[in-house]
Amino acid sequence: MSTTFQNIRGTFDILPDAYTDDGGTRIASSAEWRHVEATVRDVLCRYNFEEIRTPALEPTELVARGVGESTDIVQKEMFAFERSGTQYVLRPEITAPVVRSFLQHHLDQRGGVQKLFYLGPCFRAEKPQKGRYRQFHQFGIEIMGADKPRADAETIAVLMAVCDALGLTDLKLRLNTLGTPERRAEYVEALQDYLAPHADELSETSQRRLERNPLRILDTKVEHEQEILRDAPKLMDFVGEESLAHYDEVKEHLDGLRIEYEEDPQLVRGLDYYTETTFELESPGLGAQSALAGGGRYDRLAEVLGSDEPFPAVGFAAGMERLFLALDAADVDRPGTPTPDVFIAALGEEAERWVFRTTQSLRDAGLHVAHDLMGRSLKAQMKEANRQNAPYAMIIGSNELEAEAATVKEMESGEQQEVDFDELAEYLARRVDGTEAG
RNA sequence: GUGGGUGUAGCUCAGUUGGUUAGAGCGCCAGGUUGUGGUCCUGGAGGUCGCGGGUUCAAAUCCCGCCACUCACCCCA
Repeated sequence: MSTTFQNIRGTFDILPDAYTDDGGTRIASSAEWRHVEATVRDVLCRYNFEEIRTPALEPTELVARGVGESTDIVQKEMFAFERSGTQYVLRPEITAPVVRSFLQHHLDQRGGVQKLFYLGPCFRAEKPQKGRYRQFHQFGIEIMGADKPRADAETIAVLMAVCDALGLTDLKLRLNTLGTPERRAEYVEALQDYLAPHADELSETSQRRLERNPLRILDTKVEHEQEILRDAPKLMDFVGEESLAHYDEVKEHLDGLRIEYEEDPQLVRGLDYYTETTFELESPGLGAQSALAGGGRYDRLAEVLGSDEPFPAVGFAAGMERLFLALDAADVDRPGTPTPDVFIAALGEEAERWVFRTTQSLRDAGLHVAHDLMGRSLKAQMKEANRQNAPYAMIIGSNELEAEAATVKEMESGEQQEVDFDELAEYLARRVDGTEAG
């Protein structure tokens, strides 16, 4: 259409106003993003989590090891490149980076359990579609150093609390346990043995997974594969007693908090690092991308990343874009762009200079002030004040300069009055406070 | 990687069996008001009709190719 540049495919601009992209998806305004981010931070802080910020760029090896060589993410979705002999990757998720940072900075030495949260962009080179982008935004938590089932339950509880604070209801929580890696390995072997005779009945991808990542076959949506799986060995039968006890206690805590969930033995998360408890939060009716968040326990990740000692850990990651989809579907009210308290219109060069200085001092006094920078007509400036939804407009011309009193107009009623220059800040502050009470 | 859909103004879209100068609404700018917004009236700016080729006296419209965007499968947040 035009010859100017366009944003990279699979990314999107967040503008002052919400808009609809070419696929009909509503892209929320920057004010809505700020509101959601603020709500997320607020709830997480109330649950006593502390923020951690790590770079978008990480060593490729960290992601390969942390997320797992067999995963789709590492196999085909990394934005990775080499520069001067160093292998870089734009992080596809933030758990491995957080654990890296935790180990690098010996955060365990701060004492006790570390409850961390993050919020930021991630990158995956997938084919974009509704609710799925190449640059997307995740927030999440990691509880480092706690192996008690209460940590699992708190992870889920804080996730639900964030959704609740945002106004999301009708969510579905699915829960499962994967047991220990050792027992899981036994199970994988049994599953392979069971499936091997059926290999030629399986789809191409499932055949490939049979070798590399057999657990993922459990997710299949192919009907005859599901039939084959019906008589397959069950993961639950391989999960050890300790794991089952842990799982039971997690459920007990959730019951105690009145958090509803649905057990789903088929729930196998796509990332290699999960052990024991796993869960996924869904917003039904969102279509293809209904998963808002996923998480679970990953007690072995620290060691996979080179730690000499184990750090039991549990956390979740949630997708901001998915959250917005759910908010749209639920028609939840969100704030609009902040509007100026007052628009100051100037008539003539002398007034412009006075307005420019006064704007500054009113802003110093804490007011949100707008003014004209184009030298436009009074009519145009009033129109601008109206467009910006300023509750008050102030008019400064030669009359006002001479009288040393401003004409202040209340936009809604259209009423005007004169206010002495030295009382302006106080007058406006008082009026604005009154209107903002609601 | 595999399928489907869509490309006309800033936005939403119309454009007849191909027909000469490509339109509407909204938005934007200006005037009606030599110092006053929202409503109303008038005017204006803004388009390589995604790109390239072909058919034709004539293409936004028909044909071919390409590109972009998008939805879905897979998988994930």
